[in-house]
Amino acid sequence: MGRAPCCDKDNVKKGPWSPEEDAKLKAYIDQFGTGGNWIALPQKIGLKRCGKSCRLRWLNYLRPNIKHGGFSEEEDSIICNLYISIGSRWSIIAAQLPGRTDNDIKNYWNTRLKKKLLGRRKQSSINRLSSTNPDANLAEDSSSSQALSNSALERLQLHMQLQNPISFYNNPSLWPKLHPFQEKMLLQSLSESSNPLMQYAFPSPQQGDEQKVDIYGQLVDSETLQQGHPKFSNSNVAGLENSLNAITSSDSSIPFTNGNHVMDLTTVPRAGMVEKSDAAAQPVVSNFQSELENFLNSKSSGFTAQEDQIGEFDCFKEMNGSRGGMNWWSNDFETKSASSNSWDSTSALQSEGMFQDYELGYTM
DNA sequence: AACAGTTTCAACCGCTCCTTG
DNA sequence: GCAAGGAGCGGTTGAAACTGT
Repeated sequence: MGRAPCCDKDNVKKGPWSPEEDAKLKAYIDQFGTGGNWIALPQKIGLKRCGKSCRLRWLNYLRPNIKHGGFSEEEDSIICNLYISIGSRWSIIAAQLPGRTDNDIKNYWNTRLKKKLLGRRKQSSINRLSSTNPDANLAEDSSSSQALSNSALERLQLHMQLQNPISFYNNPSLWPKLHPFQEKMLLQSLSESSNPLMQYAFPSPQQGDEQKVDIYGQLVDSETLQQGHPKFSNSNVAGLENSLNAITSSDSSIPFTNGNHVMDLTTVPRAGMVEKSDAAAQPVVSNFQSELENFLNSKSSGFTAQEDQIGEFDCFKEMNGSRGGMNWWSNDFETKSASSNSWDSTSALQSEGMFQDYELGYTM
């Protein structure tokens, strides 16, 4: 038995809001506030809308000082940086960007920023696999491609770009043990990426004579890449790395900065969605390592579907479903990496954090 | 001009967590 | 401690706008 619906779904209007509805809602909230009860609000003002719909409309469009579109590069960096560190916690990310809503950022990430940073490689990977790879019938399975587009892998890819891109992409021994299909797809995805660093690390035969472009689509040559591409050595990216180190470091005193934007990581987590009752013992944000581990262990539906088709794989037998595989990966990489223990994205956020800003962002 | 394919984004859905009685 | 109901969240959908042919 499911829970009772929050409203009478037969008697509520759905779809786009009219200017009249907007005006009613705005006028009421401006005058009386939400009254702490969104469910009852539409009845009070004679709107045939679900309370949740009113709340969403107010938070995303009607409340004052909302910005739409026109994301700056600084905002891009913040979004990217936080996504790498904490994943799709859009409300937390939104709290760091005044005037932005979680919905807006989520849409912006999914439709633009992700493509801008990771390149449009998924479809080409699938196409190429299906035309050249004997395993194409399996690889092009939608569940497989969905598994590869998992946010954990996106974050891995972005993370490595910022941390130590050349050495990581150039050294397969540093990579995690992937399922053969996953590894194959990851390799092809990386080699086909429009990102110059990946192209440098994995020059594609088809692309060998092509000029390389940076993440902003500007031309860049190999020498520049070896010496350090300006885009990756300017203060903006330095700020990003600094931020990443801060957010992943156990030393929460390191300021979380991005350029001249300094984020407050010294406040207490907000009570509510993020801080659980036993928050002191649990990471507030997902642990990237465990997320990746879950992905690799493929309890997800995506890989289960493949297992139905092709059975169990030796690599997973070897891993024996234990944490060993990922421990090898994380520990080994940590010792080899010159940078911080960047896999643990939890500590800074857990102990202190950006959650006060988050709270402020949602305080009306 | 017409059509198809792609992208964008507002809105909805269903879930989890919190609060309250 | 438990259950009910509300708030808030992330994922997804689908219509509109845009772009390419």
